[in-house]
Amino acid sequence: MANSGKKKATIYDLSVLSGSSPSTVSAVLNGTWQKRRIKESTAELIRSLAETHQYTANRQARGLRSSRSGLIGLLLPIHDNRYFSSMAQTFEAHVRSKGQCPIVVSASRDPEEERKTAETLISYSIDELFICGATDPDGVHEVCEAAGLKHINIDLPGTKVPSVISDNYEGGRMLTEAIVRHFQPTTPLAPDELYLFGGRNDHASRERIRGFRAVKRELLGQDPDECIQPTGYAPNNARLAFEAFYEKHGRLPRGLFVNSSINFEGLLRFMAGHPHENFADLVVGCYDYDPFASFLPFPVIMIRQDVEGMITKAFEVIEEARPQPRIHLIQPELVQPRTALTGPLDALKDIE
Amino acid sequence: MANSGKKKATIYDLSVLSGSSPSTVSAVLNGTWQKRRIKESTAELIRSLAETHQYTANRQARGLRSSRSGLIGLLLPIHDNRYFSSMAQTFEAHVRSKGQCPIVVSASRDPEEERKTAETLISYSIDELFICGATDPDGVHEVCEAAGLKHINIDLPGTKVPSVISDNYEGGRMLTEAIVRHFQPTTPLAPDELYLFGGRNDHASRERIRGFRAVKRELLGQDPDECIQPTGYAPNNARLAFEAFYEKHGRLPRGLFVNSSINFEGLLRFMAGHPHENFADLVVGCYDYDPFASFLPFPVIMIRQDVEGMITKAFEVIEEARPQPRIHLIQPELVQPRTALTGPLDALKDIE
DNA sequence: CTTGTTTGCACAATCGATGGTGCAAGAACT
DNA sequence: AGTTCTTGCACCATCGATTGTGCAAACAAG
Repeated sequence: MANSGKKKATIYDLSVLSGSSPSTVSAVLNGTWQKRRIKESTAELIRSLAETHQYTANRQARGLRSSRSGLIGLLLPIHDNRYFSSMAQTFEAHVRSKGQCPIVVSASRDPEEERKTAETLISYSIDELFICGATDPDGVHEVCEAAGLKHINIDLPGTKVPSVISDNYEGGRMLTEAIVRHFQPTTPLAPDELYLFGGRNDHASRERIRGFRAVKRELLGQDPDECIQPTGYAPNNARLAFEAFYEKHGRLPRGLFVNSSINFEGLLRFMAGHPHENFADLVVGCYDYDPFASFLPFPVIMIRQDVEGMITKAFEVIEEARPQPRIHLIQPELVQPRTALTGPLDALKDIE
Repeated sequence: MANSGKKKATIYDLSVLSGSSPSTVSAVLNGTWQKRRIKESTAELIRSLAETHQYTANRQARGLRSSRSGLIGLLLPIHDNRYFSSMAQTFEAHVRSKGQCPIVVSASRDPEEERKTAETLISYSIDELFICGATDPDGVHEVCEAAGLKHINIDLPGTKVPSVISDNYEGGRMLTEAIVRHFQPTTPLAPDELYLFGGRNDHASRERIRGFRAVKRELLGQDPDECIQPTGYAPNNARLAFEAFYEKHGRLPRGLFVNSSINFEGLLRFMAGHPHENFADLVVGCYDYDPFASFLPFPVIMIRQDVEGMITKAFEVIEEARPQPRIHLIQPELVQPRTALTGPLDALKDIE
């Protein structure tokens, strides 16, 4: 290796080598050289030196001076989930295409953690922050605001800056209706045979529940309170709720509206503990899309949120001069059982 | 908001407010003040000022001076996959617990992209880089080496620095054997009834294939070449391979070894296109674990790679003084059908 | 040949934090 | 009282890039 172990070249090194001043080198390499009336030949020389010495700018220095970093942050609740990881995947592609560097961090749905994580990102002088699925978006807002950082909410709305979220009410309606209709031709559901499990007291869950209840009232006439079981997002809590129901009724409800794929994992854990049940008449609606879940042995109707649409919209809105703190709704999509959709991965080339 | 719109406080601001010098403020706030024999009362004053003015250090400035950033990078092929996203989740927890900031970026399995991404991370003066599932680990190595950056390979090995990977040979053997045994009590497989689909010419695929073939020879006596179908990782290419087989033989093989959950998605796409097949006698082994896949209507035996173990080991090895470029094998785990395992998410608290 | 103009670049301050060095004031010791 | 430590901090260069300003040389105009 030619350059092995040596420190990275700086504009000062190139300055000596080229006989020009550091500021000239800097101007040439960051593209402002025309404005500074640097001769083409000088620029050419410096560029070739930069090339052979593998020069790359030190971004910390650049960022310090310009108080920008080229970093764009995405604050996520968790990574380990198809919805949020496809959010990360899509976000990354958008950021890259703007020539910037994505930095994706999760904060475990913990408001304190969310604020601390935002603080940390700010201390790196990130240029923008996308706050996705935050438990306390307005708390994060305070932190960003104090630092003069542009930010926007995704997935869960805040009240201080614009939010781009799924139309959870409409999605909740669609999914509930699809479950009900699935039974109608043969063995229509009674109101107390359709339960909603999972979610907590966040905007998304509330809206989905609102849609769920509205459709139940419209199509089934009634909407008993006990059919709403918000268990939080932890799989094990969801499992316990299913166990409790099973304990009490000797079976699961025929119709299940599961609030998220994470809660759905709780249902799987329940099922693993009841290997001899066959769940033959079960229909599950899940507010999230996962290709494997779509092929389970009982009908699974899913909602796919339009991640690409949300990210695209969020980038549009965040660039606006005076963005109003309104909520932008993005329509989700109903996915019938046994459907394998393409995702962000399909955009990648697969070299062999 | 008290401080709204104002710039962030610096040590110079606190210096003026406290009547001390900037270096004193710096020493107090970065913990080196005892070494500098700063009076407890001075330190106390500065600390309280920092508190009320919400001071946080500018990491770009600190990083510039100290040529460290507090950032630890993870280079991933993709986000949108349970294996890699749990890698991100686990990595993040480890980095956080060391008081540093994780930065997770994907490079789409593209060698050129991998090197460029590493360059970018280096320009932010990251302190360490974990190279996970890279197509060309040694290419990334060159880049890191030239910058004097500590790095390590995960999931796919390189030859220049240590690598922590799954024992893919053993895993391949376990999975193959489990598939074979699943049929043995009743309708034993013939050698040409057990196919391997997916993967490409990388170390992991080669080892898995080696294990697959060895077990086939041991248990089934033969190991025909045509039973190996490396399709790359793209779901659609895998789908096409299944289509082709189906076209030719009028059915799928009874036993399938699918190289990864991404390839498994290709199988789902195939199935979506053949809604009237019931795949009743199909047994799938998948070299990856996904809870939903585990509950599909046919037996799915899975391998769960020990992500936590790999990350832990990688952190151990990277801290070593003179790490040798050897390969550390981590044992994966066989997962029987209809098993819902806990994951990194279960470590999180779920508020409300 | 003198007086503008333009060209092409160098100089130096700056971003915020760090850490080596120096030095005054007080304490301890002879 | 004079000398030597110790305490407690201030000063300043430094990391690498950016950017406003200044200025000599080349050139054009009169």
